[in-house]
Amino acid sequence: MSETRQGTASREGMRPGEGQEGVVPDDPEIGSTWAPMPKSYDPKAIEGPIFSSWQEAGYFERSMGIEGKDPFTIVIPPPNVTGVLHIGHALNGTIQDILVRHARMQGRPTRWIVGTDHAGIATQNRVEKRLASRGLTRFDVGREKFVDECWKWREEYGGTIINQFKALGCSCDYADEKFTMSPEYQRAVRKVFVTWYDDGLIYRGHRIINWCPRCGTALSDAEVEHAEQPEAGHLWYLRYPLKDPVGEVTYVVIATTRPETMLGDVAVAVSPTDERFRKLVGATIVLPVLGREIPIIADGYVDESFGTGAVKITPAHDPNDFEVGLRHDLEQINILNKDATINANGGEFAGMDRYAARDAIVARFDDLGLLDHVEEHDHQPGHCYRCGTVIEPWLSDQWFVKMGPLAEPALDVVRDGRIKFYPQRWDATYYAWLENVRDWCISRQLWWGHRIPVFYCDECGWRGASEEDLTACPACGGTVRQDEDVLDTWFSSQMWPFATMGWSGEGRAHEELERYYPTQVLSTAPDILFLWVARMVFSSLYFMDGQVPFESVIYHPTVLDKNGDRMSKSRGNGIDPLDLIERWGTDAIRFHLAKHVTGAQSFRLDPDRIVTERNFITKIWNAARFVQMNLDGYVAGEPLAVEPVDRWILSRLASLVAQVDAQLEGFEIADVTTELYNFFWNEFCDWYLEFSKPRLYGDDPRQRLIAQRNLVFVLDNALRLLHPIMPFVTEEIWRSMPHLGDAPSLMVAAWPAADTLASFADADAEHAVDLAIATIAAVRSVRARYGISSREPLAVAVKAAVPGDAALLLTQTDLAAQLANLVSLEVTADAEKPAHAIAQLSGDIEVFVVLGDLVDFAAERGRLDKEMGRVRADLAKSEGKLGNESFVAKAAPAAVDKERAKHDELLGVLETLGDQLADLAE
RNA sequence: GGGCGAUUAGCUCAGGGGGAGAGCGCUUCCUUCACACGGAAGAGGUCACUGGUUCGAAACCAGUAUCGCCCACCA
Repeated sequence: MSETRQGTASREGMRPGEGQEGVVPDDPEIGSTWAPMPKSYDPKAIEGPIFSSWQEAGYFERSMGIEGKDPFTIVIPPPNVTGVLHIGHALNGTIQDILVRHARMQGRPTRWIVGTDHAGIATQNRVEKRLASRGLTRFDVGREKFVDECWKWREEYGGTIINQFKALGCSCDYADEKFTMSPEYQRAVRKVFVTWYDDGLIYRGHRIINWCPRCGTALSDAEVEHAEQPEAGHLWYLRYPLKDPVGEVTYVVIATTRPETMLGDVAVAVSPTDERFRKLVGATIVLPVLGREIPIIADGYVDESFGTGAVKITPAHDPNDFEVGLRHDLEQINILNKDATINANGGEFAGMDRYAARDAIVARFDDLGLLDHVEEHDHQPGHCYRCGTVIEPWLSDQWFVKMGPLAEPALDVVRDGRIKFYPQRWDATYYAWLENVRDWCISRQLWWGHRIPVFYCDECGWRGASEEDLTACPACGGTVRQDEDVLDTWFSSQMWPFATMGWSGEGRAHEELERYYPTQVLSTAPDILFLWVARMVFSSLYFMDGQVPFESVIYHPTVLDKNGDRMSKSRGNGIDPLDLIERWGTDAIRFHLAKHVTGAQSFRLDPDRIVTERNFITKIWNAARFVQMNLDGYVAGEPLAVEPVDRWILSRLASLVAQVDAQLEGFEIADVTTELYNFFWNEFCDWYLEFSKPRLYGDDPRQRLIAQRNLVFVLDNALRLLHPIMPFVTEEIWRSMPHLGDAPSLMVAAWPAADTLASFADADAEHAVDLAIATIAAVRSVRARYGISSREPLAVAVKAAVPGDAALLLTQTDLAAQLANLVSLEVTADAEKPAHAIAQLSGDIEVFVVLGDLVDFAAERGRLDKEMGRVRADLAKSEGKLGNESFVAKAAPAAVDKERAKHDELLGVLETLGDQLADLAE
C-alpha cells in the first residue's frame, strides 16, 4: 500500500544530470499527451475530484516514508463533535497541512492524526436543547437513554466538521479517525485516572468551586471567563447592628457586591492592624433579617483601605471567606440550590432566584433603615465559558488533581528547550500560569463524558478507583455504586497525543509510540494554552516515561474581522470559511491565511482582499498555460544551465529552495508565502518567461529546447514548493504538465532538494541578467517618459564602466535588444553618448537612448536637476558620516568601507548626471 | 492591579543597528498571440510621542499616549 507509493515518490530523481534524458513521462493515469488547459482556473470544478483522487490513492493514510528519515507526526487539536468549521479552524488546518504536506514530500514517514472531542458540556447542551424541543429534560429520559441520545447526536452531526476539513484540503489520516469517547480512549482515560488516584494525585475535596447554575456543573478555574469589559454593578453598604453597643458604636457598615450572600454570613472580619475597629473585635453582631448572632473577628486578609474596612464573611460562597472560615473555625452555610435559587437556609427568601433575592434583600435593608448607601461599582464576575452564565462560587465536594508535583516538570521542559514555543514570548504566559496554578477541579455534574471510575461500598465504606467496572466491594463483597459525576472534557483531551497512538498504559512500550512519539509540532490558538497545551505536557511527562508530547508549539494569531473586532456569534460578524471557499476557492483562502502567520497576536481578515491570492493563482495558471502552449517538440529531460538567463533562473531557484527550507524550519510561514510569490511573479513570470519568448518563437531548435527544459523544470519545482500551501491548483497544473520523476501525484512527489540544487548557484549569471534587466528598464523608462510605443524600435548604447560588466552584458545583448525592441545595442566600458540621445542612469550602467529630435531638453534638465538634488542630499549625508572621526574610528570596518564605496559611487553618479546636464545645455 | 502585543505609504500589513518594503488603492500609457484577475512607467512615508544607549536608532532600552489580548479572590 502506501509503502510502495511513498517509496516510489522517494526514489524519484530531482538531481541535475541524472534524469531520463529524451524520455517523455508516460503515465496512463494522466495521459502522455498534455490536454490543453482552459483559460482560467475553476476551483469548484477541480477541488472535489482532486481530493477524491488523493483519498482513493490512500495518500492521506500514514505513510512509511524513506528509510532513515525522521517521522513527522501531528495531532490535530480535536474539534468538538458539535462544531462547525470556523475561521480559526481554517487557519490552523492550513498551518498544519502546510507542515504535513511538506514533510510528506520530503519523504518522511508522515501522519496527521485527526478526530473529534466529545465535548462534554457543549454536546450535552445541544442534546438537552433537542430534548427540550420535544418538551423533555434529561431527567425525564434518564441517564442511560440520555447518553444514547448523545451518541445518536454524534452519529448524525459528528462528521460535519471532519468533512469541512476535507474541503480545506487537509491531508489528515481520515481512515483512522479518533474520538475521545471511543472504547480504547475510554480505557486510556481510566488508566490515567486510576494511576493518579493510586499515586495520590487525585483527591476528593470539599471546597469552593466555580459553579455554573445553568449547566448545573462545577468548572475548573481555566473554564471561567471574565467579560471583556467590566460590567456595571453596585457596591451596597449595609449596616450590621451590634448586639450590644461598644461605646457610641451601634453598628458596623460592610460593603458587598452580592448582598444576597448575607444569608450565609457567619462573621464580620476586620484587619488586625486597623485601629478603627480594635475595640470591636470580639463583639457580636445580630445579622439583620435572619437574627443570627455572628462574631467580629480579626484576619489579615482584610484590606483596611477598601470599602469600609469591614468584610462580611460567607465561607460557603467566596473562596477567600472560605479560607478565613477555616482559620477561625466558622460554620459554612450554603444558601444556594444547584440552580442558584435560594435554599432553605435563606428563610423567607427560599425559592427566589439569586438576583431576585438580591433585590429583595436590599429592599428589606432599606425598609429597616440599614441600607447605608449605594455606590456604582464596576466588577468582572466570572462567566461559564460554554453558556455565558455568571458563575457562582459554591461549596461542594469535587474531585481534584494535585497540581504541584505535575507543574514542576512541565515548567522544566519549556525552560530547558525540550519544548519550544513559537513565538517564544508565550513561554512567559505558560510559566506564569503553571507557577501559580491551583488544583484542578475535574469532576463535572454531567452525564455525557467519561464517568469517574471511583466506586463506593455503602456497606463497609470502602472507596477506590478501578479500571474495570466493579460489581462487588473488594473489601467486604457488598454492593458498590459508581461515582455519578463525569470528568472534565479537558481531562481526556490531555492524553490526546498518546491515547490516539495506541497507548496501553505501559509508557512508550507500543510499536506506534516508539516510532512516532513524541509528535513534532502542535499548532493551536493561544486561548487553550492552559486548558489543553499545559495539561498535555504534564500528563505526557507523567505517563510517557518523561517524554514531551511535542517538540514545538505554534501559537497562531487570532483572526479578526476587517474592522479589527473579534468574531462572535453575538456580534454576527463571523466569517464562514466555507463562504470564502465558495467565493474564492480553497487555495486562495489558504494562501491568504498563510500570509498572515507572522507571530503577531492577531490579524484582520477582509474577504475582499483575497482577490490578491485569486489573482496570484490566475497568474500561476496562465504561466503554466504559456509553458504548455509552447511544448511542441519538447523532449523530456534535465534542466539545461546553458545561457546566462538559464543559469540565472536556476540559481534563483536554488536560493529560493534554501530560503523556503529555512523558513519552514522556523515556522515562518508568512515569509514563505512572500518568497514564493515574489519568485514566481517577479522573477519567473516577469523575466524568465519573457526571456523565453524569443527563444521559443525563434528558429533555433536548440535554444527552443533549452528554454522548454528550463521552463518545465522551474515550473515543476515551483509547483512543488507551492503545493503545501495551495494543494489543489498546483496538483491540477502538475498533472497537465511534464515533470521529472514518476510520482503519480504532486502530493507524493519529492520536495526540491536544496543541497543538490545548490550546484546551480551562479553569481556571474545573476549579475549578467541584472545588467540586462537594468538596460531594459532604462529603455522602458525613457519610452514611458516620451510616449514612445514599444513597437517603435530604438537604437541604444550602454556604458558599463564597472570592470567586467561590459563583458557580462555583452552576453545578453540579443535578449535585451529583443525585449526592449532595439535596432541596435552597443555595449562598451567607455561608450560616448550618441547625438540626439537621452542618457539614463540605471544601476551601475548608463544607457543612451537615441531619440532624434524628440528630445525635450527642458524636461530632461528638470529631471536631472531633481535627480541631482536627491543625490547631493545623499552625498552630503555620506560625507557627514565619513567626516565624523568617531564613525571612522568606532564603526565596524566593513561599515566604513561600505560607506566609502557608497560615497564614491554617489560622487560618480553626480558626475555622470552633471555631464548629462552639461550635454543638454545648448 | 500584573503580564504581553500593536502603533511603518490613503487602506491592510511585512521588515528590522549603517541607503524606507509588499499587496490593494491612486496617476499615465498599453487591449502586442500566458494572464486586463494582465503588462510598462510613476506618485506617495519625520516608521505614534518623549527621553536614553550608540560613531550611527524606524529598529535596542525607559517612559508616555492610544488600541488590543491574557492573567488576578480587593469584599
